[in-house]
Amino acid sequence: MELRHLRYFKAVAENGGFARAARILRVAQSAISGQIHDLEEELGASLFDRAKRQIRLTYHGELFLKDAKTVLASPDCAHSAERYW
Amino acid sequence: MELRHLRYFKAVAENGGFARAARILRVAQSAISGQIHDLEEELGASLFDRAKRQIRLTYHGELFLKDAKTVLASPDCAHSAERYW
DNA sequence: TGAGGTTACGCCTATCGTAATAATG
DNA sequence: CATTATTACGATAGGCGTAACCTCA
Repeated sequence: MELRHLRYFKAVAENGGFARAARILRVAQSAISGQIHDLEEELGASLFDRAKRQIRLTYHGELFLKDAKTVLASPDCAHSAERYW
Repeated sequence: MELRHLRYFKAVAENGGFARAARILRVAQSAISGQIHDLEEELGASLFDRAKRQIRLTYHGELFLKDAKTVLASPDCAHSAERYW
């Protein structure tokens, strides 16, 4: 698992879809799809409910989103003006 | 920046050298050296003092180590038995 | 001279974009 | 028919190991 997985996952979760996340991150939909797939495989759990047209976070997805946000926001960079990432 | 950079950096810092970190992580020294180099370049600051034979954390290195540890320890995984990474 | 860090180089995997496909409203 | 997610596929980039080099006890 790498930070890229968390960034992509967070973008999808917060924007309600792969397509919108892809536009915002300026990558292809397929890149998002692949990374989310790998992430779900590594975690051994589905993160999104793909039944309907609009995806929804699963229970595991909700929990993992909290952790992802925590990680991505971790360093408050008291010693550095700009964010690390 | 990816989690790999943080893992390598933490290993070097906590084991007092690139060689020992490489042995523990089971990668080549050159892999460690390259990733630390990239990390320092991205941060725009040296993380280690290489003047003497044994390396030492710089001021920025000390600060960044705290952040790295925070990130790597972030998810307490209340909902999952095993660690994410 | 042996151990540690850096650099050069080639391999190999993984990520990416394009494009085609299926499904949904 | 427009939008969205998945999949196949080829190209590219990046991480890794090997090996050579330099430095220091």
